[in-house]
Amino acid sequence: MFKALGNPHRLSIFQQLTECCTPGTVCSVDDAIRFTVGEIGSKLELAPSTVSHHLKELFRAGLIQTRRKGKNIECWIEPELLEELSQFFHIEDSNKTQNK
Amino acid sequence: MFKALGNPHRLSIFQQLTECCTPGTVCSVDDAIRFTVGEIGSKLELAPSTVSHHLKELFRAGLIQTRRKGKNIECWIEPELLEELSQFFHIEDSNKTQNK
DNA sequence: ACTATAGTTCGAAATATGTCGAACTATAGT
DNA sequence: ACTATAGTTCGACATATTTCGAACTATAGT
Repeated sequence: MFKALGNPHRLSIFQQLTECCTPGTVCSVDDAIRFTVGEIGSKLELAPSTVSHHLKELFRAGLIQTRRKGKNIECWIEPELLEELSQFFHIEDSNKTQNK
Repeated sequence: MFKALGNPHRLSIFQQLTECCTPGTVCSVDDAIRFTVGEIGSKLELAPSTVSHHLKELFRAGLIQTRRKGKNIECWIEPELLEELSQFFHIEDSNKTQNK
């Protein structure tokens, strides 16, 4: 999970995805805003194979979702996940208040 | 930052530290609960030199604080940091609501 | 001053990661 | 069916990370 975000390129991809999505909506549902492997690649100046690899890592970590739409692969983040991640640090915080 | 948490051992150290501190209080202020290099090392079965290295990484990432107390090194997490980390994902979330 | 304990620094070695290009698969349009 | 475009998979290679032990520094107690 954090291992996946540990890589600067992957963190960048993740952040870009958080910025392009309205909550409750999938990033690439309307064709206006969507992220493809190629787009990410040109932004970060990475070979498509490398982007593909990073995307797979992010997916395996449960951080992003992907879907094929024609020739493109769309990717997005579930809003629930952001909530979860946010809570990850909050839980520790409230644990402390309650238990000690 | 996330790179530091990306390593399983460092994440474990970090989580242990979040659990031993009352908010607003430094982990090792009272002698009852404190974390030393040796303690962390025996829990994770790592050589002291390795723990020392990980602690340095966590410190450089701004995730923990350290202080010498006699022969021991105490380490703790600032509650503000947990708040910040939690916000990191929340900010993205509210950005989306507001901007798009 | 000496000793014991706690931690750090410094190589060195094994392992993991990030990256690419080449060859491949999938899809869309002709 | 052919072609072009988008992405994936598979080595291979360079680089980074993790880990340790040995030698060192710091502190506390005698």
